[in-house]
Amino acid sequence: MALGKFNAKEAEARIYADWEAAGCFKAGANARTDAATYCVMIPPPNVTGVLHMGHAFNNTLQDILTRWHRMRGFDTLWQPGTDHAGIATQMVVERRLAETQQPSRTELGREAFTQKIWEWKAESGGTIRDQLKRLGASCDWSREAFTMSGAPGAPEGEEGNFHDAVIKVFVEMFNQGLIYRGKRLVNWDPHFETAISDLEVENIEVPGHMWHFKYPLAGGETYTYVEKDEDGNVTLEEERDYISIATTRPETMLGDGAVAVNPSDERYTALWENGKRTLCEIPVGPKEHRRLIPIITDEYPDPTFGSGAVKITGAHDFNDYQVAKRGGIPMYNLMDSKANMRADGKPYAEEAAAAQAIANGDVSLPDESVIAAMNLVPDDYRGMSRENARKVVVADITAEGNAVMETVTAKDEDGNDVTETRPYVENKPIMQPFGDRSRVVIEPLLTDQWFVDSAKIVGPALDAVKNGDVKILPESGEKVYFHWLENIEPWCISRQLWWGHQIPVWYGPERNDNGPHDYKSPVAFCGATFQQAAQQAAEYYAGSEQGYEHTFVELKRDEYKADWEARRENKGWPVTPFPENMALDDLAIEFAEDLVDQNRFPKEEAVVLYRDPDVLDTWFSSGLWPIGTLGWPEDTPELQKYLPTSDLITGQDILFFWVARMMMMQLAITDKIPFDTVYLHGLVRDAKGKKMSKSTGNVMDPLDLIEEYGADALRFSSAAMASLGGTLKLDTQRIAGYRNFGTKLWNAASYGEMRGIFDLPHSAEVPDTKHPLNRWIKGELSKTRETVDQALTDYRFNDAASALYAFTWNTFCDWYLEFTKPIFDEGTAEEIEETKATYAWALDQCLILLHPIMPFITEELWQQKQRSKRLIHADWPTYTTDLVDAEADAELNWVIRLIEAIRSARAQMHVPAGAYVPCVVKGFEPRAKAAYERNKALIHRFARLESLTDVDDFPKGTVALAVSGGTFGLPLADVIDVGEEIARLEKTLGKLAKELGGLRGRLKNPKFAESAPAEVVEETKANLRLREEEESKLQEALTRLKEL
RNA sequence: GGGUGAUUAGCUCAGUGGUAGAGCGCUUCGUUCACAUCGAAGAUGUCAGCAGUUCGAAUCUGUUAUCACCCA
Repeated sequence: MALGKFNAKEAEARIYADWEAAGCFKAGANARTDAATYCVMIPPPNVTGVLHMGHAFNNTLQDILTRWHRMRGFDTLWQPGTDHAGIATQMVVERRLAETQQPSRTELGREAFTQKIWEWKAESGGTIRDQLKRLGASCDWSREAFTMSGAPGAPEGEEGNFHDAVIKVFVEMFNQGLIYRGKRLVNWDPHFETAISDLEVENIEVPGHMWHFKYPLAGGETYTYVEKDEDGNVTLEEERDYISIATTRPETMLGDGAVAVNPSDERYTALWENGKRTLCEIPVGPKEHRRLIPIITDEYPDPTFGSGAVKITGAHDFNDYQVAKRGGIPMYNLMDSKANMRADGKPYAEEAAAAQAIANGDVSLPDESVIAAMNLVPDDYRGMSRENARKVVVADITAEGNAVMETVTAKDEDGNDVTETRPYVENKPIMQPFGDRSRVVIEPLLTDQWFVDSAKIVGPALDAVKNGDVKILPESGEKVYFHWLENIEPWCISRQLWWGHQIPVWYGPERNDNGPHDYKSPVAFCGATFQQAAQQAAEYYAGSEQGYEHTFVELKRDEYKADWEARRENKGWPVTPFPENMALDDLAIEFAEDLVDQNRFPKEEAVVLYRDPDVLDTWFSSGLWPIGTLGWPEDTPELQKYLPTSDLITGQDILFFWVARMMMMQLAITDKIPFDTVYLHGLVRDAKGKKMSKSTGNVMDPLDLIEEYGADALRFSSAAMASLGGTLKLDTQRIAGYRNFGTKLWNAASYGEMRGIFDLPHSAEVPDTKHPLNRWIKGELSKTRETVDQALTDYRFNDAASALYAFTWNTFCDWYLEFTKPIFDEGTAEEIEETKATYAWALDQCLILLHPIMPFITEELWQQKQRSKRLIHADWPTYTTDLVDAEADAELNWVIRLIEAIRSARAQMHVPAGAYVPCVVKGFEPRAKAAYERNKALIHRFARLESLTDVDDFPKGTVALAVSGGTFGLPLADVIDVGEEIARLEKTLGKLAKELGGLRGRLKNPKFAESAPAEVVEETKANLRLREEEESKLQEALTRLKEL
């Protein structure tokens, strides 16, 4: 019976199903008693995700390590799961609602919408899991986790407690003062209308413009403006009544709070020295309400850049924000959540007057919330998009003559010089921030957000890596890690989304002991549940009662809205629509009054609390992945057993997003490191090194590749590419090569099957061997086993892959398999038995050692024979290079070298491939002769020798071979082309001479003998002797040839 | 601007002090029973440039150039 062909598609599905049904992936499967544990946490893919090459690569490495440990008897857990991916998922489901003409998110309301997402997850959330299975990932699927499991509204089957963990951590961090809320400048995504973190912003260089405008000085004041060159010579001196500023964002001028210059910039000293306070005019908006702003000094402006003067718009630029904070400059917010120019607030005239009073110093700087409420967008501009506002602002300023002009000379149609004066606008590339999900331009916006005070928890995360408790590979990753953590910024964790863990904070009115509490100044109460928050609230208000007890009522917007009309009808009030856009604090007031109207509580007793509508950044929950998936906050056996986890395999692109945050959060919460080792790999690119992207059309779909080449080939490619710190360029030709490798292995088994090895009973024992060939292959295997184990220990997947590839193909198939042919064909019964047993064993070893990388084809071959265990649970071998038999090793290597030399000479002499030729030897050394006698059959067969004869002198026209153990030659007088052979020998001699020169030169240098280690000197000497011997043989042959 | 890395055969990449390798591609030859998804033989390199350390440098140091990625 022949093995037939390997049908990857059919076999992979069948084998995977069998492994899974038999529970082969379960935590602890195949563990020895008292085994050490080994645990890998999958980097949870987005629940919306589909498998891309990065996943395929990343999960292959995890699977290799997992399978390797499992076979070695470790108590192994590969923990799978998915991430709820707030923005991405909300986006997907919203789009789907639109596509299927269903009510939109806002029409559905929060609760109904999140139900839709859960429904969506039930339907399509398993896509990536099924794709990982196709890859062969041996995760314990029975433990599949989800970062939103157990959240309110989670359906049946999603009852995990990840949500509890997230909420508990928030509450604890809040109580420890590690989380705070504040009005800060954040990256605002106008498409999703949510804040995002620094890391979710991509800065991309795009073509932009730099406009130059004049800000006229107040009251027509003037100063002498002087420009000098490098040598201090005056190049320009003029009297100016304005200060010139440059900007890429003219529309934000409306919110300017000041103009800043560097104190070292002598051009402007006159404007501020001796305590002088100069005001200048923002040259835009209705002329009668022009705002005047102060000229201040700050280190931020660069005197060598442009005019050296910078407008300060604290609410719309991160640098300006810092300057404004330092200088007490008001920050005026100009835009709404869609990044359109604000249309709320009082008429411009009033707002501008109020702002002017602040700039003049007539009033002290008001509270930030008062400033935030002011709308300094002129009435004409209100409601415009930021892009339109920019155009209008530029046009208005230019029309009024406040643009800096330049004079250019150009040729007109007739070739005459025409001089033209036009606004000075530089075209230059600018870095613009884009949302990594929405792809729209991110707007810095002043909003109230929650932050993790990262700086407070960064210490232990830094220490753990510094003191080696956690290792990051490659080492360069540690440097990057340190650099980021040492310059850590607060982490904005609130998102204005609905899909996610809602922040466990409820707001109530500010306590007032002399009247009604103040809903317009909300106070935060943090607790895992409303009851706990209410408990906090009770303590806060305690003592403020005037003889009565507070009752806390939660305002739930959706319910209140649903109730709204009926409520008003019942009361006989006019039925007005629910105020959709009313802020929650105002709604709370409304609700509180409603409660009183319903006579549910006396007015003073009811305190309305409402929950913060925001959800947490997805990475806040993924930061808890290791403990959350193991059952924390409950003290589970899995936590005890598997924490800290062993290896974290992930892309270097999420070192900050995820790895650093897991370190910070877990150390802050549990004081324990999340994992021992982090293995970082790069992005998978195409064959030319380009990022794979849909727009360039170079995306390779791993599922297509699996379809075409099989999962094993794709996996082997991944392993072979995975050098530490290496680049990952994926070439389909290479995958095809590893597919061929699988076929090669299959055929080697097929050969064995033909020779009857599958009829032998299974044995894991290293066979006893007498024959040098069999002794030799045992030694070669032991070397490979050691190399593979060392390589995997060092996370050098490519070394493991290439060692296995070379052994299987070049040693096992090319030589061992070939050499067994003469034995099987004409050996003694004893030799045949021994060789069958050795072949069977050696093939098994190939299957075992290759299994972590190529699980499917190896399992399929393994099961061709009756076995007590599946290959996935086979025992990983432990034999060592003690199996190397020096004599057999030397003998086989000599045989191989002899065959190679003869083949090479034959090919170059154009001896027909099929022809058998005679061979002669002079001075045949006894050891070599004995080796020859023992291996005569195979030497003759593979070198195609007709005979080997001892001679005293070579016949004329003999081609000399450079082999040790005697002087070998092929008497080929009749076929030899003398000229060609002379050329061949001279070329070889030329190479030798070069090598000899190097060797002699080194040995002649006395310092070499002095400084180099003895073994290196010995090696060099031995090498020289060998080369000299070779040279003399060839030289002699050459002389004789020339005599012809 | 700051950081991290890269530059080795035609291509894609290994190679962290002892004189350079793999796969693919290329050339020549080969259908006798493991395999044409194959076999045999072969060609191909100032290891980016310069300077240094060393008996010895692709490898360590400095520097220049070019490229990539990350952060501003």
